[in-house]
Amino acid sequence: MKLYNSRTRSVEAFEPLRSGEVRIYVCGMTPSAQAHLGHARSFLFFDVLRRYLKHRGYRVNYVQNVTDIDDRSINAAKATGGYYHDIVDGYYAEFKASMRKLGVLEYDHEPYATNFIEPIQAMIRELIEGGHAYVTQDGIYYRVATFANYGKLANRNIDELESGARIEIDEHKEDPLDFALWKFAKPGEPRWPFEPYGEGRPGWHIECSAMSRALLDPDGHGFDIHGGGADLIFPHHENEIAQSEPLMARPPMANFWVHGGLLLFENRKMAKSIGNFEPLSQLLERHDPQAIRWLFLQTGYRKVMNFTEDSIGAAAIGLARIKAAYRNLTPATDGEPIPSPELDRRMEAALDDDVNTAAALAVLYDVVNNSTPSREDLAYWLGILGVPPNDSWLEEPSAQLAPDFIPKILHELNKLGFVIFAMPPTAEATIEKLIELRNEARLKKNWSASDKLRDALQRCGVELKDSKEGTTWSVTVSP
RNA sequence: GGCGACGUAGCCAAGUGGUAAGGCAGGGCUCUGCAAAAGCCCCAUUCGGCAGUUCGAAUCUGCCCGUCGCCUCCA
Repeated sequence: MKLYNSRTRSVEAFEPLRSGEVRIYVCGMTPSAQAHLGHARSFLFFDVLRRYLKHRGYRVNYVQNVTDIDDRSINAAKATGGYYHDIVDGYYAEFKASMRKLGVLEYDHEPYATNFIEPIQAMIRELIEGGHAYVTQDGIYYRVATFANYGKLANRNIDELESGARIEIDEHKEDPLDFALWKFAKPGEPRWPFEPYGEGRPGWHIECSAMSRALLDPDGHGFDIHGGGADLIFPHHENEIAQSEPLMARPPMANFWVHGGLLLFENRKMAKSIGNFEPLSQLLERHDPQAIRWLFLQTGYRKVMNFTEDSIGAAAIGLARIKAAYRNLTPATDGEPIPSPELDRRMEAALDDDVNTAAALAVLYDVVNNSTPSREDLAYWLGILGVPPNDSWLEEPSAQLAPDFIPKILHELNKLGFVIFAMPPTAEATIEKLIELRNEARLKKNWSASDKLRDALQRCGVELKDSKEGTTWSVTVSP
């Protein structure tokens, strides 16, 4: 398959470094605030990539870290008097619940930065020994000038970066570009001992270098894919490379660097830092998680995407068509290969092309419109995309009857002047009774009465369908 | 100021040299007493603008216009 590599800025044939195994490290959450849809887009993409690599026959070792120590959670703890890690745990639990709803596979490793203090410190020591880091009065810093390739990933040169006015000025640093590997603790801050330098906590970038090395690449020969949102390219991933590669036997740190396009909300970046977002958990209460995934699958993963509320509705309707087709398909016969060669060929052609999920969806629509794959065949590919059919797909779309259905329908019938004797006790039986009455009217060709009954039910959220087999009802689905 | 991405139908969007996928919306039809549901069909002579390269350009080059992102914590 082909995959876009940010490191070379081109689409390249993907081959794992070790035969049969793909090692992926994706920069995960900093749970010091709620996750938003932008996070979901990024992690949903890597979920599809994993699933597809597995389809391709690779063993996938997927690591997604948790930055469970950062300034914001510490400050939040200071402000509320709480314990910083309780804040982190709360947000992370919420994030994980959302990921489960979205059908994201469990990660193979889910390392917390604070569980890797030792490897982080070992790495900092090596960097100091190699002259790549130095100690100041408030922390230990990486000496950017010692790494010749600094800026290569982000396509920036050091002079340009230096001339930018937006770099923080710190009199203790040798160079404005130098960044913290270790921050000495101020009173009341969480701290870990680090002899002989001083108690403190790791900087943000070092954890990814140390944890990817510990979990994926102890030999220093590099791993396959390092991923994250496009906003991480600079400085985060640039700094990771600077930290890792001088210590490696055989750079580069990652063979492929893969970055997901950012999600915009009202044409501005969706980010907690500027408050331009809605919490993911809240959005998931309003929308079908599979529809959200479907929406993202319709757009190339590297493209900037502007999110609108309407777009989820359109995606949900499109998905509903696939669901309807799935319902109408027949199960595979014995011995029928899953996936079938034809669909396999077409889907792989789409997904081999830098995970072109939009083209893959077009294949599915085309297949469903023009042929009759087996249910399992369609389900297989929906599964690769992370939208596996579940039992509810086999049912007509349904919603819950309003709790006040009986009083509402009685009121409607009253207005129309219907008098019903012996009204059944449950809503369901009431509906059946009214269908019976309506069908009696229809037999007598009393269309006006029958339509009034149907309309009354419609106003109470119940939709009738007449077919040759009789009349069925369902609760109106509001998308 | 530097670096980069994007601009394709009413909306979303695939397509990076060979003559415009797909979805939503819209229109028509089948079925039906009428509906609903489902299905079928139609829906860009054209890809932000202007030049250029080419037998051939949405795709390559140049300039211009517009939107956004990164350069600071960020998926």
